[in-house]
Amino acid sequence: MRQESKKKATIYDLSVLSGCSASTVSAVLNGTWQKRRIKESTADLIRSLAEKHQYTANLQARGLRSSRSGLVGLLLPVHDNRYFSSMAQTFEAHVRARGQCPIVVSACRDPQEERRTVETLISYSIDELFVAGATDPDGVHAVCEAAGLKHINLDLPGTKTHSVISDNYEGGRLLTEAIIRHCQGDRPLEPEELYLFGGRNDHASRERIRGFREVKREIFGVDPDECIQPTGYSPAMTQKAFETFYAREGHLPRAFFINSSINFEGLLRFLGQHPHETFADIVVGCYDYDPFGSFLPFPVIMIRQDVESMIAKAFEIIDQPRSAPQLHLIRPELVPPRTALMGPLDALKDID
Amino acid sequence: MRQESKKKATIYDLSVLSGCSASTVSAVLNGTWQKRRIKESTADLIRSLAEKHQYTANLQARGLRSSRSGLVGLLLPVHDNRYFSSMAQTFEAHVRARGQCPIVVSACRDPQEERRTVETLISYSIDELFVAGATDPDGVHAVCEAAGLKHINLDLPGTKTHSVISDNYEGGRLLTEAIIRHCQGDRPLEPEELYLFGGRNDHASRERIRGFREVKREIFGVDPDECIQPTGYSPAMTQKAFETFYAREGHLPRAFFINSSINFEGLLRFLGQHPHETFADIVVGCYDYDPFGSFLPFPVIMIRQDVESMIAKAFEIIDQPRSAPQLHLIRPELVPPRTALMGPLDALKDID
DNA sequence: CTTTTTTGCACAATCGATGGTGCAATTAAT
DNA sequence: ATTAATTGCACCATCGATTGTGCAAAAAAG
Repeated sequence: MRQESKKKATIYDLSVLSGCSASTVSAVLNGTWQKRRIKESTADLIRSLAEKHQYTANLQARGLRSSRSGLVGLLLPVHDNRYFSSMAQTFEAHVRARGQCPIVVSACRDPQEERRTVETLISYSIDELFVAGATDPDGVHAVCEAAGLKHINLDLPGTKTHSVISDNYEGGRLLTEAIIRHCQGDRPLEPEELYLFGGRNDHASRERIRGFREVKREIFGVDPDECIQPTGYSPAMTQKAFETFYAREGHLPRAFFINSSINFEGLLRFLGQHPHETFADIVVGCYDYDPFGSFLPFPVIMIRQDVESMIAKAFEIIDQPRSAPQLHLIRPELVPPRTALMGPLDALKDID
Repeated sequence: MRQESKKKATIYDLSVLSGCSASTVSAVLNGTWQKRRIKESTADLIRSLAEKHQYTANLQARGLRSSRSGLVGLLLPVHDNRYFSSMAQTFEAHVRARGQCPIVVSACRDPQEERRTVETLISYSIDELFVAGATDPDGVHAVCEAAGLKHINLDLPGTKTHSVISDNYEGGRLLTEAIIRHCQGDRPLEPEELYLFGGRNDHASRERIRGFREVKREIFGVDPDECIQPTGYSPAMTQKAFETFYAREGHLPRAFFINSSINFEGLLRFLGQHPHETFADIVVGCYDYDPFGSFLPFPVIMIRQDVESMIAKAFEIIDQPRSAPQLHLIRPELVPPRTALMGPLDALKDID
């Protein structure tokens, strides 16, 4: 029973065992040994010792010395949501493919928490940071900038560095048109029968709302203000908005555009409180895709943001030399009701 | 315009600025200064300089010296699933409350990737590791053990260290009974009309299947083998199982137990390919809770695993001195159809 | 058999923070 | 006015890896 365990082997241990210096061991194990003209046989010896003693480098020490860590961060607003969790999933695959270590953290949509978290990540010398859906991207930027950390915005844009986001305006238009089209079969839709719920005063919401209103105006000629209910990004507030509407009108709007799957959960809470008939013939458009949401008992048209392309684009940009901040729009996809799309999980092999 | 930026301030910088030694600066900034009998006024001076120059400690250096990092890891099989993403969300809140930094990584249910990932985390001297749903918990254990890293299993148990998991047997029973009960109103259910889909040969699946079979045997007296279809944890395989059944029988089973929300997505894919009538009167039980899943157009009874309690229990255990491995079962909750429960996101304040 | 070149590696400084030890200056005790 | 006790802090080794530099020994050139 070999018994050096409990303490990890270091290059110094291997240096003693091999009779070489620590720098030689280091060079062999990190691949720079050819440059240092180390004999193949020495390298072999050291490698076999490393294997035998289960050596793995202390990455904190390496990071301290080289001020790079091999860590790549993704800052999310929340985990518990299919949009962001699929972003995390896709992100991890990309980072792994580059031989780095992904680390995913959420900051609860709290600007202060965002900055604090990023500072912590910086203290670990992460190499790059992807900032997704930040409430205050420019605040995060300032922190990154001060530390010379490469970073990029996702989902919500900032003004100080590149941003890769959904084409929310176009998506908003697509979704609104699809909702209206879907209602054609029945009695023609009136402008005040089409509402929008959810979202806050951020770029994504503003653009989606702009798309929504423009399409309404183009089709109906009018676009009543009271049809816009930006209830933030919480299920509870959204539910309240539905309850209020229902209490006043005795029914739900005939059709509505829901700003995100999180707001959609607010609708579910409402539905859970009311009999089935209350929503027998609503039509819903949701700006986000959730496979289960797509199969609800009323027509649900969804927008799937193209996470794969967004992440791919972001990596492409972050690898390039720094340039003037730009907004990169990725076209989202309209998903008709009752559609189960493949997702990042399908890339995983399932062994038994 | 102050211009020392681009390089982060270190204790040495502050040491020069303050005229004190680096060790004094260090002591002041990490709170051990009283023990070192440093004058209040010196401490104040240093703190103000630190503030002014935006000093933040280099955590790699600190970690290297003290071989602790303040990082707590959560290893997930996948991100993109409400069960695991809510686990991540809850985990983060707990870790933050302890003043540490949560880091969440997924390993794609690949035993080798699991070990590799854990080794990487260990190289960063993480302080504790939560291993959720690992395919090979004991393999992970070996790696942790060798490095003297405290760890605990979640969701799927290992034999070498404590495990906090759902009471899958009890949950399986609960869900099976509920499915059968739900069918009572109509023509009585026959034993061969109740199937189970999904899951692989792991502890959770085995226990759920055991509960399922025992209840069937208790109620029907029989429990046909062909009603058990453990199709792994992929949507694609599960879909295929449904297709096969449907091709053979011309309809879906009248009622079925689906082993996880991931498998449930396989059912969605099937449904997307077939007309509505195909599943007009099925009854589904799913071992996992997804708010959208709960509102599908057929009755969906779900099991919500009590993630909050699991995480809380796990933290409680990991803080205690090491003891003989034990299995801690957390009772899951039965969720009737059309129920929108609150989740970890509700703890977040939504500012606008 | 020298001189030059190449090969193969060791040495030591460094990254930033920590904590044990020791010592001068101040204060208290006698 | 001494001696003893306390205060306040500096010094230095250390964590584990990286990297520029330098120097012997071996090989090649002359």
